[in-house]
Amino acid sequence: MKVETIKNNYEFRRLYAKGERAGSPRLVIYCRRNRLGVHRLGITVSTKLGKAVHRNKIRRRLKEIFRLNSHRLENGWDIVVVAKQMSRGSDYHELEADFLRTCGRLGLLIPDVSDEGNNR
RNA sequence: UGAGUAAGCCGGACAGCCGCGGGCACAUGCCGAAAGGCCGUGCGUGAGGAAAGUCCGGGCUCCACAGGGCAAGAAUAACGGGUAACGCCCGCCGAAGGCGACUUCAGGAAAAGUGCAACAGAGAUAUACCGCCGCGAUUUCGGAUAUAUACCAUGUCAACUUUUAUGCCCACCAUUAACAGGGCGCAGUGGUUAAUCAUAUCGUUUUCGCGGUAAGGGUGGAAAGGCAGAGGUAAGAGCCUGCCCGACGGCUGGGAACUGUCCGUCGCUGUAAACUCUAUUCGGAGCAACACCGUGGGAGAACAUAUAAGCCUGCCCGGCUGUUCUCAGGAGGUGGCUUGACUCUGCCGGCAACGGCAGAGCUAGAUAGAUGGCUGUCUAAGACAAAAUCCGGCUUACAGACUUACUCACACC
RNA sequence: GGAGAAGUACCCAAGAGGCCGAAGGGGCUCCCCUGCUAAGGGAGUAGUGCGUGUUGAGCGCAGCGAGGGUUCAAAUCCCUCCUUCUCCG
Repeated sequence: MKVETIKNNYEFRRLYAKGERAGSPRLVIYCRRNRLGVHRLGITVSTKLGKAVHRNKIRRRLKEIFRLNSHRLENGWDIVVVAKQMSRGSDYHELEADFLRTCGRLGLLIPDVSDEGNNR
């Protein structure tokens, strides 16, 4: 399935202002319930993290993580992932672990599936 | 073998699974009157040598002028060629660097004119402060020479005489005369100058003036071509001679810049990345350009007007709310948008950059922005780095791998 | 993506080829004033990196975002980079 993305700047601003927030060494995640029945993803990678090649790589890894793990998330949320300086040198697995831990702190994971994931 | 120089090329590959953008084909399903859209399946395709910086040149679009010239402003700068064009490229010349292969150079004009050159230094675009030399004055000399003087020696006889010089003093003798000693002095001759004085000449020295000179002078980035000369001069000086360097003109060679064991003339500070002059080129802005569709709202015109209803507002006046057309347009969308000064192969021309001909091919086109994840193999996969209107260059960043040609050193044959 | 502007001390900044060995203001340090503080007055602050030298001063080189170039000489002129800021739908 296709990943719905957040495109407009005012939607990002609304999430930063009113959304729930949780952080990790590599990521900060903002989330807010929407009425569309699907989840939407927004990714922010600032210029401080590197030049265009490295920023694109981080953005694509985060998008892939979201795509592969979206079945474990509850529906109907807007999620914005902000990459921090630490995520520059980290690979896919480190980012995925951070993402799942942070989503768990926000209560976004479906409990059964997340338990399965932890046991794995 | 080692150390280099130049040019070129690559800059991960392969296999499996999941996933993304564009294209083509298909048809089950859903929406729609249709065009078509959504979802799906299959095939094929999908970032760079710099995509970067935005430093130049063009295509394209709009605005201005719709013809030419001048001025202003900007850019470029040996010469010849290439190119659509360029500040790019090739060849070649000159200069600098390197043993060499080779590299680097904004490399026109300073003798058209203007400006600037701090400090230092005698003096900075032409000088005369010191110095050297000549002339005039002044001054020093325990410098020289000559004369006079001084001193010493000799001599002081004779003759001559209008110049005191057979003169003066002392002693002796003696008051007549003769003989005869010493000293001083004069003239002449010879010598000395240790001390002193004068004059003249020469030298030397102090100061001043007039003139000559550009050899020398702790400066400076630069001091008026450089070196040598028992050439020359009062002292000097390219003033002269020989050699060297440079500029200009002629001649030779070359298509030209330029060149040379040639000839002649000359010896000019540097700076134009200061103004300037000469030659050549340039209208401005940029795909967030621009064109089209266009919601809500806005402006204008026409029609409708029931004196209907509602609202501002309780009443009067006034305004708004309707329909159609036009205008400008900012949400959003479509085009611009990828077939092009294109790529590959072969032949021909050219030293080369490049050009010509023939054949074959189509190779990203997104719009918050598509290339990611996992596993395995290749010994190892680690650099710089992501198209956004498109081309030609330049500049900057870059782990490593490879090819070709050439240079130097050493060893061997 | 495109078009521009600016970088000088801790901060704001002047300086537009030579006397710059860097003006001025704020801030900071010390002193005076006051019973104490504030305000005010005075002095200092490119003393920062290296070298040399030292009781202390001093002297030389580098240094105006970085690196090259032109010039006898560069904060200033030219080129290339870096950083920051502004504007364009």
